[in-house]
Amino acid sequence: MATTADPPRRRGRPRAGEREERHRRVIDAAFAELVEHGAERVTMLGIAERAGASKETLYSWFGNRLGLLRAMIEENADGAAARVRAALGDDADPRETLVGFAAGLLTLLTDPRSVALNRAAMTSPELAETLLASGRHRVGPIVEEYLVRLDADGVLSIDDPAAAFRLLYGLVIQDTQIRVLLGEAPPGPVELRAQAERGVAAFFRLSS
Amino acid sequence: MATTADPPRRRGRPRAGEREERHRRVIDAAFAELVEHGAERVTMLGIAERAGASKETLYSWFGNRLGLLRAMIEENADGAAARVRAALGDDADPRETLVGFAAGLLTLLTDPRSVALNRAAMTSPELAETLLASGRHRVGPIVEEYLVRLDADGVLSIDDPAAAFRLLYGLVIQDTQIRVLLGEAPPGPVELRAQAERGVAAFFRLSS
DNA sequence: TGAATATCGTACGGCCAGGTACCGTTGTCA
DNA sequence: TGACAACGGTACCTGGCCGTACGATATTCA
Repeated sequence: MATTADPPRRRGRPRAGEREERHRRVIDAAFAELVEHGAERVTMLGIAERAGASKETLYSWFGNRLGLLRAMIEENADGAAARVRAALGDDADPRETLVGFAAGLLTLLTDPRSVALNRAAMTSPELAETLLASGRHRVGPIVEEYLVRLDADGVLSIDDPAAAFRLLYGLVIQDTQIRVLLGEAPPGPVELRAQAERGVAAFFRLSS
Repeated sequence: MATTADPPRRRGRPRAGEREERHRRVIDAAFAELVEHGAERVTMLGIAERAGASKETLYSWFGNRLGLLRAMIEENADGAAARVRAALGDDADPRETLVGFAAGLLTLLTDPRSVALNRAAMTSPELAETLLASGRHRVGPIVEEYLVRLDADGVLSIDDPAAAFRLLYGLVIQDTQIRVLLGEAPPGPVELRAQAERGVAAFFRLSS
């Protein structure tokens, strides 16, 4: 049931740099438990056993359950922000760039980890705040900045960058995120790509 | 703390027709608890006390916790479907009709009761299934049928009614539902109306 | 008026998870 | 090699809620 073959459970003082790896093992185990059982049924003991760690270690590292979940959110958000930045970084054809971003966004929002975290956040104001702060409120500005650049370059006509981002989101995501959050199967890669292309095409038609 | 002034807690055999009223009292109390405390912290005892009923009555009526939550979902869905049907029923100007529907949808999806129910459904596959079946899967066809009528009348050009509904949803709702689910304040009536009008306008531009 | 009925109130069992404490063990570093 | 640091394992306490049982009570109906 463990994610990888059981490594020997180590004890004693860790080697330098080993701590980060053990940290990651715990986070990974926590994600696995979260995706499998849902936030409500995730238990500290379950995570500890899956990670080959002890409960007390988890508490010493993360303080409490909320701290662990927060760490998971930030871990996830870091990756997401990096990917968004990368997708919008290259100076290829704007349309293609946006489609790539849109497909990435769809992938992200239907990814089991993100889905599980979003579900968890819905049941806890503290988690929701963390999720908004470290996720949405960080990714939004990156995209808006890119849209402003497209406006400056005359590619698109953007009045309100924030509104434009929300429009793009609506056109690309539609009700997909909600449906997946409610348990429907996420779109496959082909449908996902098509949805991204349709959304971006409509966005261009509306923003010219 | 009770929603209304405490009525005398009645006992004994109920008068004919009184049962429905008591039923509604319990459902209302359950909604109040759900909105206040969130699904995770809703307790059967809390609901019972708020409704001026006993726990055993709740269990005898709804079987268990899940049954009560399911009853709440269906109660909410009934009202929603009726409102959607009404909004799309009159044969006024299609654009105005759609704006009315869009505003109603926004209102519905940001209504505290719906929000709380959606949050609850995210933590329980059984509830999610009930929510999709009695809500989304019932409202969708009504709207699609209306869109088909607009296509037949030559008002719009609709190829795929289901896709058209999802597009309309995306244009009107954008990320509003997710944001509210995550705890942000819902848009006020003015912003809500504007959002509905913008969404429908874009929908017309894209579907002509 | 008497019987049946629906409900209240309360108490109880069972379960399970969060968080804490303690000790033994293992590895590292000087 | 010895002290020290970090961790695993276990046991424990606490609290809360679900679901059930049972007697008491009030109300309707015949």
